Amino acid sequence: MAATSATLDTVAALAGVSRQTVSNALHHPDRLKAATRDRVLDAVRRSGYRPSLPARQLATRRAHAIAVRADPQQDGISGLVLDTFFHGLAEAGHDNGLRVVLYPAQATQEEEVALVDDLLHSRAADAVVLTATSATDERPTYLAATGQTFCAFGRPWGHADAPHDWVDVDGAAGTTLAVNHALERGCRRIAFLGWPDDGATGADRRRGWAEALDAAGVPGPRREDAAVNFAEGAEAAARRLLDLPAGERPDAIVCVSDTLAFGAHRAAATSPAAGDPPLVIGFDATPVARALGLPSVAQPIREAAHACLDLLVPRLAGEDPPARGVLLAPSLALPSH
Amino acid sequence: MAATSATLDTVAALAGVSRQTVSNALHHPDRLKAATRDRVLDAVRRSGYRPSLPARQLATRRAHAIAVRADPQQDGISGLVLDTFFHGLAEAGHDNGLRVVLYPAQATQEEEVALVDDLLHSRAADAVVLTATSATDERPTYLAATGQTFCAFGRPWGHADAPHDWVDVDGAAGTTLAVNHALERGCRRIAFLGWPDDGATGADRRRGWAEALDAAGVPGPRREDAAVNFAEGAEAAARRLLDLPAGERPDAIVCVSDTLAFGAHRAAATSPAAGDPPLVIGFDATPVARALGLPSVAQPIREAAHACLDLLVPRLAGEDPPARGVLLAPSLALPSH
DNA sequence: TTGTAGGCGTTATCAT
DNA sequence: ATGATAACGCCTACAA
Repeated sequence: MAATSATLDTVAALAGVSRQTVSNALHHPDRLKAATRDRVLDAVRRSGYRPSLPARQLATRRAHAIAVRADPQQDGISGLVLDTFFHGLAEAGHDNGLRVVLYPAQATQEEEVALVDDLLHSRAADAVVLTATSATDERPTYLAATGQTFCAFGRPWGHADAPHDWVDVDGAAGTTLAVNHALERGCRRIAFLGWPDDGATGADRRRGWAEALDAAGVPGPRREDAAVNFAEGAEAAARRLLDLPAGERPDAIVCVSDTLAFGAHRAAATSPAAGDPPLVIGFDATPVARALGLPSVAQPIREAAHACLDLLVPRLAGEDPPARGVLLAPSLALPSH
Repeated sequence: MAATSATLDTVAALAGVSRQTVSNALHHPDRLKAATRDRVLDAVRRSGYRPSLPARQLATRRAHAIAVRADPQQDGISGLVLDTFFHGLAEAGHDNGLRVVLYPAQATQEEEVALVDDLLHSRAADAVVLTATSATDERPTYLAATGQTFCAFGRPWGHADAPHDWVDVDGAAGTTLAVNHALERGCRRIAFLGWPDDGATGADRRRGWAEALDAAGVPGPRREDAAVNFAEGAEAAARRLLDLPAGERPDAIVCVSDTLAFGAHRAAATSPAAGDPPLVIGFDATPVARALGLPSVAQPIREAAHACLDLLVPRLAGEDPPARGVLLAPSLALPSH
């Protein structure tokens, strides 16, 4: 009801106690006589008192917030569904008394590192969550070197020397799921459609495909091709696979992304079918895969966000988290009909 | 270089001035003699000084932050692409010295309103950006009633009595674009596939379709059907339209969402074609429409985010923004090939 | 069990 | 052109 917001002093005056008693009533109720506590809490209610976050931050020297980058990416057909990750962070953060602040992606890594540095040093945030880390990423190196608190969504691929907290999804396990699904459906010639560059993520997913075939003891030549994340290129690459002689023509194509799966799906639909059309399996379970009715490997994004906080919360409390890194298992999203 | 972060006092000692002079050097450079100012600024550099955000917040009684809701929505096939909106807010916010804090969506509107209330009163944020407002939305009413600063992405459909700042995209203009595109492509029987409930957004988009046909003076009966945002239902509804007698069969279907467009696309592909397949046009320019090669109305999400800040920034400065509401024009995203 | 004192780092006001 | 002083609202000692 107060036009100007109530402070500890307001409440103290209202309850006829000192402001420290009010503070105790809120944070250490057991230290007060029940009668006083109730009287104080009642005054809190009536005054509409809300603790001032800035004041608390100043006194505790903690922002009680974590920062995460807002990516300008438009290409929702592939890659992280950041919406979900953001919500997971906000949710898990809220449960732990941490707010989530967004910072805009910068043009260069140097600028981004400078911005993060600023957020941390100005105590706008206590820690950072990095997304989409890669081997050529300088951000983890820098943050680790300067002793900042952070957690990466993505393994420290090329940085065994600078270990840090991380959360990732087991890509190889995902493609293994895909291969096993294809095998159960009776497929025998299971091809792989990957990315041309041998980045760590792509290599990991490819490995899951190869190992699953090894484990199943599937004979015959293994076919694979590659394309960048662009539907037309993927369609052409898939067509190369499908144009193989009848005995070698794949009856399933495991794809490294839904974008490639989309291209493969188009190729499969227009290829002169020798028998059943091949089974196309995507990666990321985006709306595109769902719309096309393709199976696709689903990453547990929400769980990843929660896992990040499971690492950061102890870290911020000065303790060591239970593990340095968390590897989450994906699942296979099957079409609904 | 300092292990413990530098404060105004640190810098002041280093430069041999008082801390107030340091503050002035940073915020009111004109009040200082050039020599002193340079000396101070140099000390700032050397000490690696970063202003403490909490301290500034406490002193200025402003959070220098805005809050926005993180939605758990999984259904990326339709609706806002929140990633883009978030990035736009973070970007525009950064340019205006405002951080963006995310709050998790709550189960009920009451809980959400309580949470927002908390953020604002605890000075974790100075204002809120509401997304996905509707006529049955109590959030604007409450926030306006309690005099909070906020901006809604979505018109105050049913709340002419409680005006507030808003930004929206002109849905009718979008479907008009779609109809005109169909006309240019030679279509004459342009149907509409909408939502069954007559919510304001859906009605607005339907109006654009009807008015464009009026303006063009297109003769003949107008066909329309409706379905909820679910591909199968949309497919059935589209099939009802396509099963009309040859002379009445639509040669174009303007859809209220990409989800419905997806269903219509499937229906068009499997319907016994009497001549060319109908032109299907979607709404929202999601990756699904792009993947299917459908034209789709694109909302200027990034611009909308910037527009929100154009309203909020003056409002937070105590001034009136140039306008109460901003209505942005969509564009038509054509398939790339 | 309760109250007092001091500090967190900044900005605003008013002297000098 | 500078500097001293007093908030801002909370928290953590330590006293009473």
